[in-house]
Amino acid sequence: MRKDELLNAAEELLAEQGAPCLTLSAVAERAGVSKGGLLYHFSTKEALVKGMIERLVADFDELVASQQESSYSRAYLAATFVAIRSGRLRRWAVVTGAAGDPGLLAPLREAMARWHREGMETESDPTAAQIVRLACEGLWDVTTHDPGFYGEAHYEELHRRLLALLASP
Amino acid sequence: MRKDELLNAAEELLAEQGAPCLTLSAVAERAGVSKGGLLYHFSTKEALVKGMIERLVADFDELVASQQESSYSRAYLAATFVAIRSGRLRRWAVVTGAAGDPGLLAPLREAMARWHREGMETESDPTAAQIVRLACEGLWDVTTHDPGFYGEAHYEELHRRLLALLASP
DNA sequence: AGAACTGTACCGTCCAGCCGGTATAGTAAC
DNA sequence: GTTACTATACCGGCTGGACGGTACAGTTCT
Repeated sequence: MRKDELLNAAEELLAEQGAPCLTLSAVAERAGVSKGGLLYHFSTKEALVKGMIERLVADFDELVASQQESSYSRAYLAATFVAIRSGRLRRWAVVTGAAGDPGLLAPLREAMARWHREGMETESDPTAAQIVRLACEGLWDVTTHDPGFYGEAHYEELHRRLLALLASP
Repeated sequence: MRKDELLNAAEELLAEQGAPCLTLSAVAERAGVSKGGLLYHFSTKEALVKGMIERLVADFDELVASQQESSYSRAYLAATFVAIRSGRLRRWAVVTGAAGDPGLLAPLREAMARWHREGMETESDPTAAQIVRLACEGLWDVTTHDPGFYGEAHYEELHRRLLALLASP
């Protein structure tokens, strides 16, 4: 859909140039659309950012759901590594775009709470599961600030050890 | 010093209202200073943000160094919990202020790399140490988005388990 | 015929940075 | 001891430019 292309353009702009450069004209130009065309789909800038946030959450939820793992923690872990290794580090970028507007950030906050609570009651070692999910979050942070910090071998080793944390008593 | 008060005002503004509200006049007003007075100390907005970033990094380094622990990982862990429980969650706020300017973010990136590498060669289980530090980062993330997510008991349990991760072979 | 645009022109607002001016304090000459 | 000078700290108004949003007439696709 055309809306997705517009959201992609906005995301790319955020990731490459940062929040101050996320202007309606810049997004339109990047998507190969006139400003009027952009405003046809997203009638305000707020709507555009809201669209980005919602898609971000929905996409990650979908990615977690598509992992064939025996627990939510395992699926979340696997999804994190898939997303991070894909190189599409939209998370941070998108969030900076919404910074300052608590209303826009709310859906993300809710998603965050969900990601760190879901399936916790069936976990045999909830604290270990929490640590694993926190480490996932930390991985986002580090990778976004410095995409080359971890090598492929590092990722594999980390994934292995985090999985082991979930398995052991 | 007066510069510190100005940086405090800027940080508070970022934390409470978000990056778009970080204007020179707003910072000046909050600090009880005219715009001209603010610009006397920080001649551009960029200098102001740079000042915030540098102080952020320096403060945390100092906090880590002041912890009396037997390894950098332990000190980093302890410092993280102290900082987070203090409620002064400047980290995220400050970073959003610098979003968009890679030059301003560079010092933070370097600090991040340092925080995740320092003392790693003397660690008996480097991967465990890495996981602990990643979990610290994740804790920042979660706590900033939702300050009330973890209770005091949670923090203690998490700290205990993360310490245990560093101890066991 | 209608949906999905394009292109242009325009308005009000906001903000960074600049600049001329002011107050205070130190200091040094005479 | 008062005059002259200098540096520091700060005031507040101004401006030029950019941005979000509106309006609307025309065009292409289906």
